[in-house]
Amino acid sequence: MRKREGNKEQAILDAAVKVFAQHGYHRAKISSIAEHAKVATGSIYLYYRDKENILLTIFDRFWTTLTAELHIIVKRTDIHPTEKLDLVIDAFFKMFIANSSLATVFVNEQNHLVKDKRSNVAKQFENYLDIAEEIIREGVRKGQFNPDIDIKLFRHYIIGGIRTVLQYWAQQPNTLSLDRICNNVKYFSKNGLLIK
Amino acid sequence: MRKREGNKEQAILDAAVKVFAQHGYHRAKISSIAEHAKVATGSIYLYYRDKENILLTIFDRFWTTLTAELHIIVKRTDIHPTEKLDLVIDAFFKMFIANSSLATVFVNEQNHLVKDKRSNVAKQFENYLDIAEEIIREGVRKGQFNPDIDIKLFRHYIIGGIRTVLQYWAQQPNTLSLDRICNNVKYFSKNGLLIK
DNA sequence: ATTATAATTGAATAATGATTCATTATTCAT
DNA sequence: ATGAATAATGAATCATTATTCAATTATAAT
Repeated sequence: MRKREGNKEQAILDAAVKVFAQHGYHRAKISSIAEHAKVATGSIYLYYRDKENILLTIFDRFWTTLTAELHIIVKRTDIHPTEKLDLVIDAFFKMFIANSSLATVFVNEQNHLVKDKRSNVAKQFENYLDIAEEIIREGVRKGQFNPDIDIKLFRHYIIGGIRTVLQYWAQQPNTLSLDRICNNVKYFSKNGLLIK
Repeated sequence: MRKREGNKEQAILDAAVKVFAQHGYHRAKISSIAEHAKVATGSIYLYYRDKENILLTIFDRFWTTLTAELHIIVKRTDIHPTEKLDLVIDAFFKMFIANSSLATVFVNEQNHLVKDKRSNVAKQFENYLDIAEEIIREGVRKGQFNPDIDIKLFRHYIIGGIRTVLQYWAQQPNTLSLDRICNNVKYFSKNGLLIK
C-alpha cells in the first residue's frame, strides 16, 4: 500500500479559503486552488466530490466550531445575559483573528449557501441563531434587554453588522485592530448611537 | 428607418434583477434574462456590452438615486441629526418596497462589485457613506450622538445590519412588513438592546 | 410601392474551466 | 527485493454559456 503523505485534505481547504477570498467562489479555479495547495488539479477530487463540496466543508467546520462554543456560553449561570452577549461576539471575532481570508469567504459566500434551505449550512446557521436567541430572551426575562424589539430581526441585524465590519477589516487586516472592532460592535449592539 | 419598439433597455434591466435575485449573478443565464424580458438572446447585446455591464447598470442607478436623496436630507437645517438618520434609513428601505428582488441582488452582489476598487460602484458607495457620515458627525457635534464610537465602523455596521434584515425580508416579502423592519432598524441603531 | 436604414433574431461559435481517467509514482507487507 | 495496492498526476474531455453575426423583419422617408 501507499500512505497519504502530509495532510492534503487540510492543505486544500486552506488554499481554497485563500483563493475563494481573493476571487470569490465562482471565479475561483480548481487549478488555482491545487496550485496553492501544492497538489495536482486532479488530486483535489480524491478529497472532495466537487468544487461546491470544498466550500461546504469550510462552512461546515466553521459553524460546528462556533456552535459548540455558543452552547457553552449559553449554559453558564455565573454571568448576566449582557456578558454572555459579549462573549458570543468575542467568540465570533476570534474565528477570524488568525485568518482574515476566512472572514471574506464568510461574508461573501454564506448567503448563497444559506439560500439552499436543504443545505446543512442553512440548518447549522438557523440552529446557531436559535441558540443565540436564547440569550436575548433571557435578557428580556430578566429585565435587562428591551422587550419591544423584534428578536428575530435583531439577531439578523447584528449578524449582518458584524459581517460587514469584518469585511471592512479583512480588506486591511494589518492596519485595523480586530479587538477595537469587536469592542465597538459590543457597544453598538447594546447602546446604539444616542447618548443616554 | 426602424424605431425601437417599447423600452427594451428597461425591460432587460427589470428581468435581470429578477433572474440575478433568483440564481445569483454567476448562475444567471443571459438566455434566461432574455426570456424574461421577452427579447431574443442576442438583443441583450444591443443594449449592454456584456453580462457584467447589466449588473453594473443596476447598481449605478441604485446608488445614483439614493445619493441624490441623501444629499437633500443632509442639507436640511429644519430637523435634528436624529431625524435625519431616520429619513436616511427610510429612503434606503423605500428603494426595496416595490421590488424585493432588488433587495436580494443588492445583498448578494454589492460586495463583489465594491471589491474592484476601480469600479464606479465602489466609488459611488464610498461617496454615499462619506455623505452619510456627515450626519453622524453633526450629531456628535451637537451632543446628541456618542462621540466615542468609531464612525467609520458604525456606518459599515448599520449598512451591514440593514442588508441582512433586507435579505431576511426578501425571502418572504409578503408575510413581513418592511415598515416594521424599518422601525426596528431605526430603534436598534439609536438605542441598542439595553434598557436605559 | 420602393428603398434605405436600423432593430431584432437565434443558431453557430468560442471560451472557459470543472471533472475524468489513463498513466506513473510511492509505500509497505512479504 | 518484489509486487500488490493505493496515491498522485495533469493532459484530455466534456459541459456549460457568454458572445457573435448572418439573416430577417419592421419602420419611415421618398
